Amino acid sequence: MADGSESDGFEWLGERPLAAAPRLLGNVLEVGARSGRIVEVEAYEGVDDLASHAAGGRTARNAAMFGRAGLLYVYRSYGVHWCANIVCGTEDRPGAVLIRALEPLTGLDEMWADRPRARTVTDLCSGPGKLCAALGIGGHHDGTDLLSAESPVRLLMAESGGPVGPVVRGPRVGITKAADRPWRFALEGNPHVSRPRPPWS
DNA sequence: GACAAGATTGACT
DNA sequence: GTCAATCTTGTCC
Repeated sequence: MADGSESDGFEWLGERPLAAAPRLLGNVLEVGARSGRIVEVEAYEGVDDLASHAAGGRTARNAAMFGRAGLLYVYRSYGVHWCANIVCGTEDRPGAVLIRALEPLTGLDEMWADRPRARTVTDLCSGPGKLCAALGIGGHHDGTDLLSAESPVRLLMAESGGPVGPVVRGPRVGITKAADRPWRFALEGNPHVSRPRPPWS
């Protein structure tokens, strides 16, 4: 990306995760023929955020989080599910934005094939583990450059250039440390958002 | 080498 | 609404 041709429009990924998170809403994540619009995210800062994987310093697992903005950080949750993050910030100040929910756009048939238990379209990608399964994202994608046209996983700019409609904010989900920080963002009223659903205070 | 914790999900009551 | 499944990573001895 030295020429900047692939990152045009995503320069703000170099900002703090808290600033970049709401701007990711509405943009598109693409894996092969499958793609989905990002409708829910959570921001995780670096060493200052106890809930962040980067809080304990750099390890083999979270190395991608300490890379440059625009990389994909994938980790396994509860030994069962994969969760996908988009690395934000700078290498001096690591951080990432967890993708919690997508609105399926293309490749629905392949998503259903990988998530046979999903009952409805809104159940396909309404959770971090679900969307990784639906898109086929796994540990082998850790460290992938989302802004390169060559990558198997790509982040695409929405036609609108960002979120359409109001964005709602609430506390993060499923964590025990720093759980009070309202760093979860979602598109208001979108049926693909994971539980617990808005309205949030 | 052993142990505890975890950014979840799905099945069951 | 409640609870078990599952396994990798990091920490401690």
